[in-house]
Amino acid sequence: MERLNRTFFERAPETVAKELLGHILVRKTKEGVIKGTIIETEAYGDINDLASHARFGITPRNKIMHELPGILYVYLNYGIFNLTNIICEKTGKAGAVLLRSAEIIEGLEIASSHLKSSKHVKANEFLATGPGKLSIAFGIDRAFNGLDIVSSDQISIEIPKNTTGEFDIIEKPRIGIDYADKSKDLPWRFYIDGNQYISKK
DNA sequence: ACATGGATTCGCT
DNA sequence: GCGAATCCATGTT
Repeated sequence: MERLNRTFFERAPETVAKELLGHILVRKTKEGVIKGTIIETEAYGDINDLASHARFGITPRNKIMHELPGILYVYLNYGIFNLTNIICEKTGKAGAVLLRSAEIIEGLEIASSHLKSSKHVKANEFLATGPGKLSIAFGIDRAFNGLDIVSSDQISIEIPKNTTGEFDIIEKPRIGIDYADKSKDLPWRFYIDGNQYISKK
């Protein structure tokens, strides 16, 4: 399979978020390879997006959102979960895509063992459904912050060989950002229509 | 130095 | 539908 390159991520987050659907997240661990089809994403913008960490301008935490497109932004949410994002836009302009849900298609047992050793999630058949669970299932923590998904040998995104997999894309407001005032209704959550691995209805 | 609250998930009411 | 778990980035004093 061919992996996504820098150019893919060097665009607006809402474009990247939409186009990532159906691509394959590949994670190489010591135990083996985990692969999953990306089912759901959200886009986060720059200082003008009141739901984005970039809304405060450049701070120590969100500095990375202004850096190289294709690197990972992983942060701790609610003191409990690591959330996985990929940086978008040209260097200097903030933007990121949150990976919210995936359907695991390879390495089910490894992903399952990750969930079982985690205190706050249930290890059911929906291993990577929801951004917190996705990060656990794929073994992504804050040590991955700044890692380059374009060149890393631990993690990559690949273009599926079978391009016959057509699907409809649903665009909806983002989850869990009611505080975001005028930005909260932006249709920047994207998911594959009818797919059962959606984080929320 | 302190107070606030969150890009979640699960279990109980 | 609601609240707890749990911690650190950010804004305020």
